[in-house]
Amino acid sequence: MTDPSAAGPRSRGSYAKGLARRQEILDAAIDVFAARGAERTSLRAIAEQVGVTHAALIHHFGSLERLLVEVYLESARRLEREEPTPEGISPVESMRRSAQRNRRVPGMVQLYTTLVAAALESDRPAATAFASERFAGIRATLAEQVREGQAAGRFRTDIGPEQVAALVVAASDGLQTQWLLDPSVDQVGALALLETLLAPPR
Amino acid sequence: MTDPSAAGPRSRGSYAKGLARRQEILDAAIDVFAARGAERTSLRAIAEQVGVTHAALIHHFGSLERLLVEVYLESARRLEREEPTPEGISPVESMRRSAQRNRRVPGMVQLYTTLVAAALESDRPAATAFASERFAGIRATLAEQVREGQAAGRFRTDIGPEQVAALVVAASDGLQTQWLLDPSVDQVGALALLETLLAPPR
DNA sequence: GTCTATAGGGCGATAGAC
DNA sequence: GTCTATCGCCCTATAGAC
Repeated sequence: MTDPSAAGPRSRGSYAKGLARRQEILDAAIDVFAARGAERTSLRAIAEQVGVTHAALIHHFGSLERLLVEVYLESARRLEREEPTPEGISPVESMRRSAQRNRRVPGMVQLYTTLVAAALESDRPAATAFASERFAGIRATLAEQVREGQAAGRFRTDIGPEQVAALVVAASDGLQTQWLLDPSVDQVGALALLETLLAPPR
Repeated sequence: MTDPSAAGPRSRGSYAKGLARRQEILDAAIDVFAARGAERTSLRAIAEQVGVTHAALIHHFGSLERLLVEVYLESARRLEREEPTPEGISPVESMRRSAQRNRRVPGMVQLYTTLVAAALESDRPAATAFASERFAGIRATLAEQVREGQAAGRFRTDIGPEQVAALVVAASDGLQTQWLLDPSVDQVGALALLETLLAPPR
């Protein structure tokens, strides 16, 4: 995070003008992804659409890897702003909603899958940090929701919140992938099934 | 599948000698992956370790993408041969076993994840075919196991076998990824949890 | 049939001019 | 801050030796 182009706007050694330009480029890059999906996402292809050279992108973001992470994060922030996740819904339901939201932005799910795959390589620090933090964060949020749900009697109490959280995230991501490869896979149904299984026995 | 280097040995217009050579190269390539993981997997890097030119790999496999698919498939066949999956185990248990088996070959899980991510891109026909067929095949197998289990009273009967199959595959793949990024994730525990949830209420 | 040598086009990243 | 120029690497394709 000592590198000027590392992470958030805060960490850059510049002033408002540079940040504005950076945001401008990010906005344009997001439009590119939204319009054409996650393919052909080379620095040069993005730069051409944005109207700069690929070297300018490197200047602002440091590497393609970091640019892709920023694109995903900003895109996710926008979706959350436009269509906030309601309070007090179940973990499965909240994952279902965010999955459905992401699916409306064409390249987003591919980009996400690409980043997670890259995160498993040892020489992709930005992708690794992104995926690790995202998974840890979501699991923490979901686990808390599970605890609340258990206290309120909406979930069986004989199961561990952390395990449920990991399971729900895994199921959501994995079903998304299967559905993309074969739309006949009943993603919503399988998630609904999981929801049922987590309910207290009656 | 009309291309000489397309898929299995059968589809090549050659005789024993060519097939043997192809297999020899494949074996060497697998060793390379097993030894150094899935990174640095360019045609040239593999060719160097195997002791041929990268053009020879193209000759035998057609493209890097197809070579990677073949490496994964052959590697999986070997593991299955060395340590066959027992009969009559539950879907969750069979996924847990194969995951644990794959984990002993260092680059294998990364390679798998890479292939699945590539499969979502529209210009990766080999990866797409691989992933589609693998998911469909596993779902079919698991769904059948679920039906048998339901008949034998080992599973709740109020759930759809196909949905359960998709859910178990998703959970297994997704938990593997989370565990790789953070070994404190209780992969086995979460799968055991799923197993419990699928059992008939008592 | 198998392979080497090589060329073509694209990539990410860097150095340095402006 | 952005550019041009360039480096070294990549995949793919082809020509032709053996």
